[in-house]
Amino acid sequence: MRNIMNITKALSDENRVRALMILRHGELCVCQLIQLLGLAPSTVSKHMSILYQAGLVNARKQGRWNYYRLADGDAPEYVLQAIKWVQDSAGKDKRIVQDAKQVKRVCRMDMRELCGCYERTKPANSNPSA
Amino acid sequence: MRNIMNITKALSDENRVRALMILRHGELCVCQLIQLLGLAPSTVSKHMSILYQAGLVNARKQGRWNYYRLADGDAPEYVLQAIKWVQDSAGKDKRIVQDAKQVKRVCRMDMRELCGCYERTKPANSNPSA
DNA sequence: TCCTTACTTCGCCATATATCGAAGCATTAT
DNA sequence: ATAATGCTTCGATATATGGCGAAGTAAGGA
Repeated sequence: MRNIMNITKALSDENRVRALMILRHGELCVCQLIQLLGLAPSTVSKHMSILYQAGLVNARKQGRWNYYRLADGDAPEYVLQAIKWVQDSAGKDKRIVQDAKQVKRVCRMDMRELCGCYERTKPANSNPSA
Repeated sequence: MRNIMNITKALSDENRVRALMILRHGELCVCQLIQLLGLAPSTVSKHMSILYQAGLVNARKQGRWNYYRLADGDAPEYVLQAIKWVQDSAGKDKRIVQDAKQVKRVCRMDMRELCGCYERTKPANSNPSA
């Protein structure tokens, strides 16, 4: 029951459903998902963590980047069926289709340009003028 | 999207999943669901309303009783698939199986016995001793 | 070594949700 | 007609959730 509820709770937020459908198009790193969802990094991170806990996505760390992708074929049947249901039910939704277009655009973008979402308020004065 | 989110939100509560699975065994009135779920009448009413809004159950009013049942075969495909997924995924869960046994017991109960859940704090003194 | 980068975790806030009891609304029983 | 019954709606409350920014962490680059 826990497993099933993890899935239904994960799918009960629209942005998480969007994220899941975005990942149909292939593996993406978090900064790409941030761009696509239009949410704060911390928010996206939380969402992906919830999808991961539910088993709906797999994660892979490579260097500085965390990549997420849809659960593979070796995931439990109820996970695969859940993904299939979302795909069949929401796949043609306006928002989802719109996201799909954006995925292609984002995948063409340079990583340096993409990850501007992490511009940090610098320590301001770690030695103002020596 | 709205339709899909209504379903995932409806299924994101464990008691609503229980209610849905309980209704596999046939049409039940609200007072029977109250017994089975062990929740306050108002709470059960709210849950059933949410399942109804999502299209997962149908409702029928007969006399004083409101009967709920699983959505029929003429419901949209995404609704039927959602129910099928819950059935396949949670059907063998301990809690769900336990509920299933209780359904049989409750169906054998007399309605008068059953609906004791509505014992009302009487107006107390609507003409104390005349 | 120290900074930058990509991401996560933490702390906070606003909103949403689950729950209950009281009150309201039909319908049936007396 | 009046009361009781089955259920829903309302109002209140406690908890859960989604969101953000700040701070923390781990890896790479200067």
